[in-house]
Amino acid sequence: MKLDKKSNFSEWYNTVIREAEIVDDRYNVKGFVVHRPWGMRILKTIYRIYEEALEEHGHEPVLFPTVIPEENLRREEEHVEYFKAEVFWITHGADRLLPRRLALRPTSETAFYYMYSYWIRSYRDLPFKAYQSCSVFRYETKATKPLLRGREFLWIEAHDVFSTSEDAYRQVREDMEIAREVIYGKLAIPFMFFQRPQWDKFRGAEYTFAADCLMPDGRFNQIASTHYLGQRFAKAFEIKFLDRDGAWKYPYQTCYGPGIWRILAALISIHGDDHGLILPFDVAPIQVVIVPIPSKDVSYDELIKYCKVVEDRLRSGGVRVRLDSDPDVTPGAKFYFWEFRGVPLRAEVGSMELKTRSVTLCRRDTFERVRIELELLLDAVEDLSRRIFDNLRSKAERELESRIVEALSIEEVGESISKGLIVKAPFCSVDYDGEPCGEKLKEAYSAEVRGIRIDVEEEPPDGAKCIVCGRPAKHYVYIGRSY
RNA sequence: GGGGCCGUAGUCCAGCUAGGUUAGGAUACGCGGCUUGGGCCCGCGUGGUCGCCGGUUCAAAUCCGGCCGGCCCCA
Repeated sequence: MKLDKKSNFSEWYNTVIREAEIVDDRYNVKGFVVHRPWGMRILKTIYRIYEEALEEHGHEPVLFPTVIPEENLRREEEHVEYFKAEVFWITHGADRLLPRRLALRPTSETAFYYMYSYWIRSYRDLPFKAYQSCSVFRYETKATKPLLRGREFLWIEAHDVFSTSEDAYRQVREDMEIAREVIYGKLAIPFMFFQRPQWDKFRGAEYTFAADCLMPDGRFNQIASTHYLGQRFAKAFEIKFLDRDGAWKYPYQTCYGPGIWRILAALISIHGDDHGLILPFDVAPIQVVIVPIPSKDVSYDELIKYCKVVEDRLRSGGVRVRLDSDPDVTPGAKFYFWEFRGVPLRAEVGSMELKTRSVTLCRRDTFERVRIELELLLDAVEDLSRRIFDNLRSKAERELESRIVEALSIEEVGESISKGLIVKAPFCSVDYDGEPCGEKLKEAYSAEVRGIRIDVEEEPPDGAKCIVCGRPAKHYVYIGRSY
């Protein structure tokens, strides 16, 4: 199998997700895929890490119904205007037309907030922070892609309620921090956090903020977004609380959507190479695979016995380990198999290791081999797992940085975009008055204005002009193609 | 939303232009043997409603239409 991630990313991606048994997209409904065990175990781990982080930051788990009645969706005008074009409707029970049709949730604001109006009475109920892990449904008419754009996809949504606007904005900052802890801190995926242009915000929100990482073909992948909702939904759903001062008030809300599917897509695509997946230690379903190397100068039984000693040693140290003792498959075939699935460390055990009570460890990211005495194995595994993580993350960071270029004219934007780069450029406005300039970039280069960085301070120099209209530039924005 | 390409065994593909033997190969899978420090080799074997529905025809994987599904480019 020949794979070439650099020159043909799309083919690489399609091959890898199928051959590594992440998902099977042969299910016979467009845009719906089957999650296979190897992919599901990675997904569950990402979920677990993210859920733990949310709970540490004060969120409680809940689970809402998959269906939302039409009247809920219609409560917030801007929200329904946008989503009505991509809602799946349940219209029948058996062969009888339902008296009111039910939406398969495209997102759950209008389910949560219907209930929040019951639950929230007093300032003592606030802040109220809840999340659910679930799938949502959107009727995409074309161009579905596994883990990136589906008609059903997996995510987490958190819905928080506060008594003041300041608290709500503080939550937006916390959402960014949680993303950093999990996505950057555990999965080694570097990303940028933006305030989205007003014309590209979540419909029903006052402001939208989002994390974008960069895929190998130079396109942005939005892996999480968080929205400052202000009081719009509170007013639409009559969520009110009695404050200390005795007055009834509308609370301020935020919602947060880490896209677990898209995070997995990023994990696969950013770290993987022409041998397949490369998984960071924390999310690898198997962290160390032991491959016995049989030979004539050692009995197979004796070799396997020693492999089991190695296995026990690792397992008791908390390592997710697998001994691949199938006698009918050659070691070379096992090497390729587990490499493709991204297992970060391989322990090779043959007659040499048996004689010297040692293990040869091979890194998935660099293929470097090192021989370790059995007594030092656990320390070595821990050390190497950290090195692999650091290497993956710094490689990904260098890649991201090397792809950002500045442009001072619209022609330079087009040139860079076509080379798979993302562009930082002075821009007039991310408020509605900048939309025509955004439209021009989209028409000319199918590139989008992703917004202004809020994770770093950036200001264009005095006198800088918008690269599209020439008006004074208020911001640096980032421009690129996206999924 | 517009355009292009494609659908034959689990997978990749040949056959279709010019309709006519029992639809063929590689790989994978099963059994036996031999090997084993990077996808071993040899032998035997299993595996197909040719995406679906209809039409043309004495005869359709092959020609025609519709549908379903997939990929790519553009908006």
